[in-house]
Amino acid sequence: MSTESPTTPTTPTTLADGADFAGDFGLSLLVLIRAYRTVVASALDGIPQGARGYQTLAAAVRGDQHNQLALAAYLGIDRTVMTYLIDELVAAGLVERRLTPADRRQRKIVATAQGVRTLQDLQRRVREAEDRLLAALDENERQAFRTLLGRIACDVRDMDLSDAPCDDTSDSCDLAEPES
Amino acid sequence: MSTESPTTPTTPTTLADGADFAGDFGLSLLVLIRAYRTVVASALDGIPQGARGYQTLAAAVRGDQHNQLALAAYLGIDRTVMTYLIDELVAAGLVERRLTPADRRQRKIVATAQGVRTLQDLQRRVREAEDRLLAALDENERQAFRTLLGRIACDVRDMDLSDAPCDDTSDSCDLAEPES
DNA sequence: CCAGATGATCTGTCCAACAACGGATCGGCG
DNA sequence: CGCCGATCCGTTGTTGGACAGATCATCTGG
Repeated sequence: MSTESPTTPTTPTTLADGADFAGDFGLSLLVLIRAYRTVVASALDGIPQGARGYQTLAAAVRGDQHNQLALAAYLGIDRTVMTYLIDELVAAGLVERRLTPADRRQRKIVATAQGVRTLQDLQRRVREAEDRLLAALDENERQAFRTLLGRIACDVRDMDLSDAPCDDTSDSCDLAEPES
Repeated sequence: MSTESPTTPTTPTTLADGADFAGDFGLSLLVLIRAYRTVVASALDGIPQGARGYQTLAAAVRGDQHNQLALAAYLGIDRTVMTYLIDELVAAGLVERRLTPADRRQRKIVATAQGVRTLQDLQRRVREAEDRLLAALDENERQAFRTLLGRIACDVRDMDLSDAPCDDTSDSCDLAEPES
């Protein structure tokens, strides 16, 4: 309430949600990611699992994840879900399971030629959708936001599991966290 | 693609998942909000629906939403879910349903005295959790990120529905898109 | 060769979100 | 006054996604 800036004639009576609304970090984050899903959904039409399949395809093209388990951990989804996701991507002809000669238990996920082409087209469309989403910012601000977000995400990724325990000063780096 | 800019020395060797990872806006966003949920979950222990209940309580304290329908639209959740959410908040003694004399169909959600006190305590804890989450940024950057995010969310909120159809110049709404 | 560990898959269960229906109320009309 | 469409709230039923456990194939160490 208050802070009703007279410079913003936002139809005072009609818009009930006139609350500053930007004050809640979590809510803003939720609104943003919700709009992001909606916007990219139109760009990712035909891809099996939407953003999931897109990110999986992108990781497959980069080829930096060794097997399905690492891929699932990287994207933060369950390993049982990854099976069906890969199935659909294979059915769409975008990726293929390749047996690794070193360890025949593992399946390395690699992109097909069509998958690489599709990804390039998708990346362009996703980028356009993102820019539409960030239309409220000018070019410099947009770049700054992307950079800050990337830094936060990269940093958060290291401590994602060690959140509750060490409340303040405890140096307990006991978290072995033997990923993969 | 590629464009491996040598100017970004993002700790080349140490990070096993050395994929720049910050390049994917959607994935960074997902990682951030996932970590946000985890971090605030510890701060919001005991609140019925976690962040949902917190935001609802905050809106009730502000009192800017007239009824449950407006509240649900503001928070972006289904109105059928709002019923249970309010039920639990009432059971916890944080809010109460008040019949509006003007329109007896509507229930105005107002916070109790205990709800106001609880919210103040929660806001402090949530703020601390957020700062832990943004630990990778210094004070200025943190404030800048909050401001940018708030502007984006505020802007996105206006156009949330008018996204898919006519992109910009082409009037060809050829996209039939028979989902499933 | 045997025993334990690891990766991928399959099965069963649980929970949250959505749709549809019914009850209650308001406003307008004859 | 009585009727009727519209709006708000609540309940019920269904569905899709996520998670835990079991199973099979394979690697590693003795």
